[in-house]
Amino acid sequence: MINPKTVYILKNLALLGAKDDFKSITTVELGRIIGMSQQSTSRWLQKLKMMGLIDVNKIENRMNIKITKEGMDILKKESFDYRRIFESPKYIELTGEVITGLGEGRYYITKRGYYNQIKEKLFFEPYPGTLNIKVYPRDLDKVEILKNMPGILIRGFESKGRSYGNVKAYLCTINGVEASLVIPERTHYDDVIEIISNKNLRKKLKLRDGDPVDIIVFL
Amino acid sequence: MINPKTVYILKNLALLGAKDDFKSITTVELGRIIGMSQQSTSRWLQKLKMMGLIDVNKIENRMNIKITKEGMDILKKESFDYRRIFESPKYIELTGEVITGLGEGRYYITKRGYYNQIKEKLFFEPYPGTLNIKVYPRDLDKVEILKNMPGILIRGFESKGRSYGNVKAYLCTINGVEASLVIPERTHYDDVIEIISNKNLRKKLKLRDGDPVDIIVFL
DNA sequence: ATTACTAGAATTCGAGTAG
DNA sequence: TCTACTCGAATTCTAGTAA
Repeated sequence: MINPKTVYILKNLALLGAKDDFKSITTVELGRIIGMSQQSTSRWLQKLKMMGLIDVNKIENRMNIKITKEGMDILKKESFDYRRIFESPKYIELTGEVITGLGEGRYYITKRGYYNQIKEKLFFEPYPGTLNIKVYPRDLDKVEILKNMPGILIRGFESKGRSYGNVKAYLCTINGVEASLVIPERTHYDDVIEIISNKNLRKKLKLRDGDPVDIIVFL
Repeated sequence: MINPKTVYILKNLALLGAKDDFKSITTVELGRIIGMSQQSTSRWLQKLKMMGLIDVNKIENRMNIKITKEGMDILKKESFDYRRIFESPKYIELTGEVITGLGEGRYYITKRGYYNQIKEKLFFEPYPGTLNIKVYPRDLDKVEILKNMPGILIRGFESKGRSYGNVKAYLCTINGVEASLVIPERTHYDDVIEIISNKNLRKKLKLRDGDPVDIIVFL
């Protein structure tokens, strides 16, 4: 673990302009900025220099400081972390294994109300059946995130006195093949997701129960 | 000064997904990730909770952690710092005050070699004269940055056995009015910058020596 | 003015361990 | 298992001060 205070001081030096060029500053000034005593600041500069993270030249009682490539690499990694935190992901990868569902998928997908919308909004004529995937526990968090994403809305409808609920769909690939992931608004399971496609995915991907699959969901 | 370790732990919690939802984790697991003992991790979680940066619920010997708004605010500020470091700025703001120059500007600007290039590259016919601004000390660092930026090159030339040097120009506004900032390649002063425009800026902006001005230089 | 050493204070750590 | 307490060790701080 790289000392967080090391990163903190490097970051402040970068903000002061010690990134591209030598920055002239005293340990008192720098200390005031980073909230430390002159003495501690002095010691930390020595430490950072020793670690090869900054170049320091003392010129007439002032410190000329420039962050080295190694130092900037640390800041870049840090910057990347924050981008990961704040930039919404472009896709979510899920892993799981094939299971046999209750055959409900086949029933629903052939309903006109759903079928026509799938053609219209997902741009394919769905094969009558769904591939059920039990998501591995390590990826269940991602399923939760997914459920909170807008997705493509397949509206519910009423037919013969029965009501069919909304379904959210997402474009995805399963083992590299294009398909769609569908999540009923009122779902029974937390760890089972359903994939639909214009083809019989079990056949096309030669899948049997228990086979691991890799799903990339595009947001 | 906010403790860098506080930020460090918050960041790691965010990366683990404690940003939008409660993340279930043990102090041993988290400790391994952040490189600390179980004991220290436990103590830090208490500390962060006390500071109002995270919500923690202990459920069956596991910690359910979610970063609060206050905690996310810290991470946002941090993220912003890194953007400042790695994203090149779109403009630089300088403040200073009007002074009377040596009248050299008027001499140079009327030289055909410069005049024609200004018309061509800056898109205006320059008023014969420059407005001299003495930049306040607090912004001198920015002037240095500016001098290292490419800018628009006004080439030097030779005329009647005398050589005129290159000049770099930048589009800018001075007190909101469009103008150009010019910096001779071989400049005499470090804290004086010159502004040119198609109008007499002193008249147009009603400026007198000592008046403060705000200059935004576009890069 | 500075920087930076020394020394004691303050903080933070992990090992041991109770619940 | 787990969390979290105590306590001595290790680290890091600042104040004083030399150069």
